Amino acid sequence: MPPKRKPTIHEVAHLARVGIGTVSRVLNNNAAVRPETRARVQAAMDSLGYRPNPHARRVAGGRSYTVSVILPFVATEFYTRLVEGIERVLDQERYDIALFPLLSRGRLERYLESSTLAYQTDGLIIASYDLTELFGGNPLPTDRPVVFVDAHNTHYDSAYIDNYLGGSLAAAYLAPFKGDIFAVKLEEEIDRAFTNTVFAERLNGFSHKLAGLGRPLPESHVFTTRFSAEGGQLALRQFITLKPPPYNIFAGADLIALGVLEEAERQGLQVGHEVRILGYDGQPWTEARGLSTLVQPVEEMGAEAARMLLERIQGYRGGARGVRFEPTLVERSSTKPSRGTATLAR
Amino acid sequence: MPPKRKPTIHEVAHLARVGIGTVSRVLNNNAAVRPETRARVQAAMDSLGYRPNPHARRVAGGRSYTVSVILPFVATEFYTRLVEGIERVLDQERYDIALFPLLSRGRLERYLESSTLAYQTDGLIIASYDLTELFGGNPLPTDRPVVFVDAHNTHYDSAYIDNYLGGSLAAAYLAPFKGDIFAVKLEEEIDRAFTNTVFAERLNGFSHKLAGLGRPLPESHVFTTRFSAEGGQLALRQFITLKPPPYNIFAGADLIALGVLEEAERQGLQVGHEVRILGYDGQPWTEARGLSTLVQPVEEMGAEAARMLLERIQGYRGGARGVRFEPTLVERSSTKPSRGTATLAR
DNA sequence: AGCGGCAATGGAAGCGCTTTCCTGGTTTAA
DNA sequence: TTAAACCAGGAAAGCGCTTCCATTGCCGCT
Repeated sequence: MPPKRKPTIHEVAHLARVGIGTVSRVLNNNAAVRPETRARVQAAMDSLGYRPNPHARRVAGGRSYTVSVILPFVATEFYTRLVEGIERVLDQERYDIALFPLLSRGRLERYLESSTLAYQTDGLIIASYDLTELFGGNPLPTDRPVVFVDAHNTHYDSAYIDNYLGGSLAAAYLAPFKGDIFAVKLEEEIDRAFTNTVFAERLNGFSHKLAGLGRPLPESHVFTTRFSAEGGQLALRQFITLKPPPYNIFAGADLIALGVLEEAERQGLQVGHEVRILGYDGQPWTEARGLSTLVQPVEEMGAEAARMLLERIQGYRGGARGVRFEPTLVERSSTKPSRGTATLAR
Repeated sequence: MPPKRKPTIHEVAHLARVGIGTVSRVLNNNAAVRPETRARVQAAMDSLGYRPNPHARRVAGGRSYTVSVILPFVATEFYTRLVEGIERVLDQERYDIALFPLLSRGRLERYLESSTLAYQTDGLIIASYDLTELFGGNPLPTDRPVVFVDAHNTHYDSAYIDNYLGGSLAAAYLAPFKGDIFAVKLEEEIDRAFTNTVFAERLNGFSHKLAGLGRPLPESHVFTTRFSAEGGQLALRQFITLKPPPYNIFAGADLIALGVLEEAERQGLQVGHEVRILGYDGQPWTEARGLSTLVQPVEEMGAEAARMLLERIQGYRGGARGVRFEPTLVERSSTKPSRGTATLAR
């Protein structure tokens, strides 16, 4: 049995009784091809098991059909979802993704100069980094289009979630409850070489809104800690030394909220009554845990970033665009008496 | 300023006053080119800042110039070094690496069927996996050449380190000391979906050699635990309940040895006298800690695997080859009185 | 001197695509 | 009815390389 060569565009064209140009047009699904012809070509491809050779495509097209995504690290729920959103859009245009978990600062500079950029990148998506932080506010040393995601930026297109708004929503939601209001503040340095202002903004929105509602958040009601469940435990222990129940706690992140939740249970406090806990991030496990949280449209944000980048790659030249996404508050049993749950259980 | 196109092979050829064929030959540094000509071409490339377009190369050459490396995970000293060794060899032939941290079993099957394999892989290097485990002993469902590394295999080429020998070396080294001999045994399941026999073989070598020396290792002197520094601590605590000092301990891995070491210090036992500890792996930090260990030629092993794979890719058809590497015992203060150190300190 | 052989090199063909150009047929407008 | 406009799709010209084949000059041998 001969090793059976991969079918090429020519075989497809022949089988479908069209020219190779038409096959190519079908592949790039943009040009005008009569639906009937398109179907015939599609059928031919399927029956041959045809897969276009990406390298040939890159040579002929003069571009890489690859975009680079620069992010702090990958192994988190947030970045996984973000990349999925990006992928969804890019796949449609048959673009590839090259992932660059930055981990350390110097890496970016080296990368931008490397030959990878020269042949592997039609555009960049940069996640969660501030331009100021990256290059002291100067434009990036690249001629490729750039889109920021999970960070607002005035020089480049950006897609971001309004964390300040999220904080306000949280404030407006918690304010009416009786009992004092507390918050957990997170250190900005998540990882060496990666500081982030996300948490600070959430808290800003929270305390400003609270002040606007006539219930300013006292310094003493804010507990500062690292990003870990343990931090939440410590926070709750601190709060109970200050006041008797009930407590209304804005945790700023689901992981922190989880710590608060666990500690509350350990302390024998009734969650939903004596302690109300509001997380942030909309992690998948929050549902099972009954944790109220702010859900973020992360995939959508990624998809939008990818869309904007594709437009830039295809030649769009307008000024910097910013697309804002809004978080949504999801109310669960951690902020309301378990009556709701009981009803569900029927 | 026009966007300055990338120089191509033609510009280089023109500048060097040679044909494009010659430039290509220089790039692939295998064909016969007169040294003088080669130098002229090199100079031309440098002055133009020429970088060959990898995609064009792949199309013209009809291969991907990429090999896939399949491994359990990457973020360890061992795999980092292994990949470095592979890279070193592959770079010379201007091959790329595609890394596939497997993490879960099903992933391999999906990957082997995906279109990535079709266009991104001239060959596979599989690290630390047993074929039996992967596909029930059946040959892999791929027509690409395959080389195993850090695992012996009879169907395919393989490069591996002789762990049994390492264990014997350890035994031969520890046997003459006075005091009983102990060992730590590691669970084989490091990670779900990834069992490994490395530790078992080290211990086999150790106990067989010991028996051969007339000092069999009693069951009770072997402590079984997980792969973590804590495991070492537990082991030592166990041993001191059995016998008075001195102890001669084969930890089986540096991380375990570290735990033993720390616990020994905490217990006030004199390391090098009352407790002798021998690690395994040759981690970089062992030197600073004065930990005796078995150093493994990991890069060399990776390089050899890459070399064998390249030969296969270039058409070599012989039977499965196995290249064995040997660990080396490095003696440091953890297994000998600190006299040596004192001397060094002078 | 004449020849085969070989080392070094130029250049054309071709890899599998994209893209441009152009044709022939069809529609629209006058 | 005719010209202008338009559309689908075929053919051909590349994209930047590798590879093969042909050519050249040079050597040693008879």
